[in-house]
Amino acid sequence: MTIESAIDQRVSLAVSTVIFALRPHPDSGLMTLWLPLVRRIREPYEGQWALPGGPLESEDDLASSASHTLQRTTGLEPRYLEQLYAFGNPERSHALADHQPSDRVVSIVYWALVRPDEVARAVDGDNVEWFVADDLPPLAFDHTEIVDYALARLRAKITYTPIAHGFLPPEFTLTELREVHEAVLRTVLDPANFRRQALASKTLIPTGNCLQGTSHRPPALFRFEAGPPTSTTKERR
Amino acid sequence: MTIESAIDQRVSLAVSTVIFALRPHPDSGLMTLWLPLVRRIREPYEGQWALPGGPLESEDDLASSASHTLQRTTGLEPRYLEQLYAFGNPERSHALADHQPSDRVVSIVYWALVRPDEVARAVDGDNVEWFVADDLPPLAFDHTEIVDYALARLRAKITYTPIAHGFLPPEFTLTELREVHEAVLRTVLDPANFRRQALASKTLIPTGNCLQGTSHRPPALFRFEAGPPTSTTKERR
DNA sequence: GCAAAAGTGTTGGCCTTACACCCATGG
DNA sequence: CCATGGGTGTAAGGCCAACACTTTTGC
Repeated sequence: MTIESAIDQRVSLAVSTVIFALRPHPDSGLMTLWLPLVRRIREPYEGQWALPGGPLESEDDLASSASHTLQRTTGLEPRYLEQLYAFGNPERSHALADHQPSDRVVSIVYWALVRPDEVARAVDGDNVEWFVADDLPPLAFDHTEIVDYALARLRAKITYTPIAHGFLPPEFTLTELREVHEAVLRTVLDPANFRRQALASKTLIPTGNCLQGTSHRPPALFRFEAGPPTSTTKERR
Repeated sequence: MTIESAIDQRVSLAVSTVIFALRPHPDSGLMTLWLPLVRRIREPYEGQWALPGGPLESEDDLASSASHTLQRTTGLEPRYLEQLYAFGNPERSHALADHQPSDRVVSIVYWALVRPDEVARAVDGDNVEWFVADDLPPLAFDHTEIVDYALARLRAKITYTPIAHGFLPPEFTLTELREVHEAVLRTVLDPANFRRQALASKTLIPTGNCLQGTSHRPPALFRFEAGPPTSTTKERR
């Protein structure tokens, strides 16, 4: 009994995705993380909100499956997509309800970043609604735990990798970049020091253009370094 | 088509584990990372070496399944165990051989640390052999890629989390701790600075005891902080 | 010219690195 | 009393946070 000869009929495999976007908070007006949830139309947890996802189609790559979920839910392509974790606790399907334990689900969860302007243009799927990520209703299954973990990963990772571009258009100012960081981390950052640190990271290239139409000095626009083939992969967690 | 209602008969689920231990390198005698592999006794890749693993048993937690693999392969309990990644590329089963593409396998891979002295005492399973982690034969499936990723994760993580204890007995000297880091990272570290940095991390508690029987000043022994319930979890990747 | 945000300079503190030096023990 | 590694001290350099200051635009 060795390796990959695995066939276990009782375990099914799903792929879910935590999709993040930035929008103003309804109360404070400050930029905040939002995510879309889907209302369940079946037991268990019927009527509750849950992460978008679905069964893994057999020809699909795991990441492609997550992309398709994103497409179905928000009509968008991910600007950034990374595997979060595989959740397989046998109890996770029937935490509250007591129904036959035969339907065990292992979920491979991805997290994704999308741009708010794209979200605004796109059409939400059926039973889809957006929520403030730090103020969610009770979720189905263990999805609260999953979202918390995704939030932690996003907040950790933005401090040491250039993923903020997932929230930004191709060209952006350093102030816009800083505002993304501030929104995600819920902090205020020193503009001067942030600028230096961002430029020192060597991931920004000046486009030469400036943003016009401000009531003050026009800020320079930057792009993210294309670099080696844009690895939306698993490296360097 | 929403959430967890997933049942895809063609996809099967396996759990594999990359098991690390430290032993002297056969040539240089320096401490080096080793890992056990299992020789495949079936097609595809019959006769080749592969990561130990097996199908997910339906009552089992994912991490428990990885533990069982470890038990079967080396007869040991893991000192450290963490999920690495879920590999689900549809091509990964039949990279070389061309056989029916119906048997698709998604592998959830864990990595584990075990102590060399325990390894020495334990009995290896059938068809199990230990190899120098940085000098492996060609492996079955995509297991070479998996091991490379596990190595990268171990080397990254040992620099910012106290996982070195996975290679050490309950009580150890700072020199032993440093030697673990040196072996994993393949570097030489300044003893004085390493000591300060280790003590500054607040994860070490002096036992008051000293190691006797050296031909010089007896070094102090330390334990790792038990701290909040020893989370061998997914936090802080 | 004035407000406002872009962008630069400067300082002080902290952490790391390199390396000198003292300490405790077995032979 | 000497060799060996354990353990401490210290000075130089790099990085980062705080904040003063200059620049460039619209009105």
